[in-house]
Formats: sequence, structure tokens, C-alpha cells
Amino acid sequence: MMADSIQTPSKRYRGSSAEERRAERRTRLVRAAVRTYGQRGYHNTSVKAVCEAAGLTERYFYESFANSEALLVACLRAVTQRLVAAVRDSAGGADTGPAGRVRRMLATYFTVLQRDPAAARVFLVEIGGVSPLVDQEFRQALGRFADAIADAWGLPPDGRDPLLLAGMVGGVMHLALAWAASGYARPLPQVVEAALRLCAVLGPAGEG
Amino acid sequence: MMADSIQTPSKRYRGSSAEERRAERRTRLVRAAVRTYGQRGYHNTSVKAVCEAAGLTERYFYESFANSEALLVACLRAVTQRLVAAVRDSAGGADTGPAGRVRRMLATYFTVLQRDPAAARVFLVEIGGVSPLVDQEFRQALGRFADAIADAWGLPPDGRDPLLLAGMVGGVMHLALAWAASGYARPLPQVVEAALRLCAVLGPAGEG
DNA sequence: TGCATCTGACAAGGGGTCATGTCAGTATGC
DNA sequence: GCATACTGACATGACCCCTTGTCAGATGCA
Repeated sequence: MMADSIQTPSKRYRGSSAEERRAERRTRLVRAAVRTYGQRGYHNTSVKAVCEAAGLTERYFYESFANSEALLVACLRAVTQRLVAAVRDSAGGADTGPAGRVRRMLATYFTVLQRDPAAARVFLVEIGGVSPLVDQEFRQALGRFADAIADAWGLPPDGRDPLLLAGMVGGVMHLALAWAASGYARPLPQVVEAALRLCAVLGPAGEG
Repeated sequence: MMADSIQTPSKRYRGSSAEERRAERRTRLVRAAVRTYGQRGYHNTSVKAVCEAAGLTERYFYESFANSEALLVACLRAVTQRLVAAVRDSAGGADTGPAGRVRRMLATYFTVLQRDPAAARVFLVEIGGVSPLVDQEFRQALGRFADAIADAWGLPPDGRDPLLLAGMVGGVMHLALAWAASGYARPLPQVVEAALRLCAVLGPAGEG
């Protein structure tokens, strides 16, 4: 009755421990949030709406997240990690030089964004200025993306201008947004070529 | 007593007509809004706060704007119009070829943004995804900026790729944001040169 | 001076959200 | 079978915001 909550007995439920259940609920919340953000926009998405989409109650929301912003950060991390990983992976394969690598990476990037336009909109546009923490997280994600491209060009780490890198990824991002705003009117290869010209500001002068 | 409100008599007050007073209140609201957005961020700025900053009551807010979004659009228009005009103006003067023109325009752009970082943050970052109307307004502003640079390059209107234009301005914008995030660490000329490399994706191949 | 109009201050209804609390029902381990 | 811990549904209070309304006082015009 007194001090037996020091050890968490962690009863098993439906075949999983308390920790596992908590983790699963957390995952469900993140997934539901990404979906709901995409449908209603981040600013119009309440905690209640996310919980309903996840099939959980608000009580379980505050079990895993301090507030709405914490959930957004978790979603942002999940989404960008997957995206950057996919982009990096596509750099491998049949090697056709730096330009070929970057081309494949850009194609992957645009394809992934096109696959879920709503989510892309949320995580490229809507999160701007939500909070300093989110901003910082977003900048870091862009930085990782920029590094991936610089790596593909074969640029040595000490030969990279952070400002130019930021401009380059920002440009690719806005190119993707313009493409999306047009309803993906242009064929993918054209989009990739345009983006490649932006990326080429990093690479060696002559590049085909 | 019946139908004498068809004509607005418009009494004079403090030396100005009703229309003039309304317009002046509107201007004060817009100015106060830009200031308050910069201080507290758009999403944390209530109608009440703007009115207090303007030294007016909420009653006068709804006299000029249907809602908070309408005020944001008005502010966005005012700010971007001034910015684009300043950038275009700086293209003139001692002509040193396309690259010189673009350099001067970029210098103006960065200088104006640096002069009011808070406002820049609001109107470059925070307004993303506020509403479809605001998004559209913002895209148009970016388009006008892109056109100004393309004009400075001397690019014929039919030789412009909208996608590449969008990527270019987006890149310059993000470069400015990265510069601001660094606390304006780098000297302006370096920033301008980096941005010029981005802009050069539009211009003729060889450019000094 | 007197009246009509405009102004600024305040109030309040209505709505929504956040975060926490309560409680009966249910699955689990013993 | 029974006690225990967990779950889901609902409820609550506090807070903030939008929007409209009221009203006394100031200001200009005749």
C-alpha cells in the first residue's frame, strides 16, 4: 500500500508488456497524426481528432506526448528519417557518375513526395513557424538532405558553403512545391532535370 | 427616418472625412499587425493584441477586415509590394550587364530582409499553410520576384521554365533564411555571391 | 448652444481546445 | 473463480478567442 510502485510489475496484456503496449499506442498516434494532418491541415487538427483517428482516447495521448507540439515533432522526425533514408539508398546501384547518382536521388525524392501530397504539404509548408523547436528540427532535416546530395557529388566536407547548400535544398523543395501546385503536370524526368540544374551549383563547373 | 441612409453624408471629423478616417484606421491596423506578428509570431497574435498595438478597439477591426486571415493577406500584400518594388528599382542605375543588375537586386533583397528580421520570418516562414488564399497570395509574390530576376537577366518570356523559376526564388529565399538563422554571420557580399550562383541557373551558361 | 454623429471602453454570449479526473467493464494471472 | 490491473468512454473545469452589442462621452455642424 505504501511503496510498492517502485518496481513496475508490468503485467502482460494481449501478449505484450506494458512498455510494448505504450510503444504501440505511440506509433498508432503518430501514424494517425500524419494522416489527419494531411486531411485537415496541421493547424486545424486537434488532439481529439488525432485520438479519434488512432482509435484511442485523449488519456493515452498525454501518456506519450506532453502536448500537441511534441506529437508534431515526433511525426516530423519519423517522416524525414524515412525520406532521407530512401533518398540516400537510391544513390547506390549502377554507378553513372555524380550526376547519375544525384538524378536517382532527386527522382526518389519527388516520387515519394508525389505519393502522398497531403503529407508533403504538411511537412514542407505548414510546419513553418509553428515553434522554435519545430523550426530547428526542420532545418536539421534539410541539412541532412543537403549533405546527402553533397556526398553524392563527391564534394569534400570542407569545400561546402552552408549558405549555398541551404539555398540549393530550399530550391529543390520549392521546385517540388511548384510541381505539386501545378497538379504534377510536368513529367517526372523534366522535373528531375530542372532540379539537377539547381543541384549543379554545388558540383564541378561543367556537368552533363 | 426611412431611406436617408442611401447617401452617406460623411461628416467631417478632425479634419478628415469618414472614408479617410476609415482608411487611416485600416492602415494603422496593418502597421500594428506587421509589428505584432514580428514580436509574437502570427499564430500567437490575436485580434485583440493587434487592436491594442494599433490603439484601436475590436469594433474597428471588423469595420475594415472580415477576420484575422483578411488582415494577414492585407499585410502580406503591403509588405511584398514594397519589397518587390524596391528590388525592381535597384536594377536600374549604372549598368554593368545582367550579372551586375541581379547583384544589386539581391543586395537590396537581403538588406531589406535584414532590416526587419522578425517581419521577414513571419512573411517568409510562418504564413505557410495558413490558408489556401494566403498560399496563393504568397505564390504570386514569389512569382513576381522571380519575374523581376528573369527580366534582369534579359530572359525572353517564352524561354522561362516556371519550375526552374520557382526553384530559383525558393533557393534564394532559403539562403536568406539560413543567413538569418546564423545571426547574419556572413558579410553581405558573400551572401549575394552565393545567391547569384543560384540565380545563374537561369542565365546564359557562362557568366561572371 | 443644442443636436446628431462618431468614438472608445467595456461586456458577454458562443464556441472550441487543453488537460485531467472519474468510473464501470474487461482481460489477465494466480 | 477472484482479485488486480488495464482499458475505453465520458465528464469536467479552466482558459482563450471571436464577434457582436451596449453606452456614456467627445466632437463637429447649424
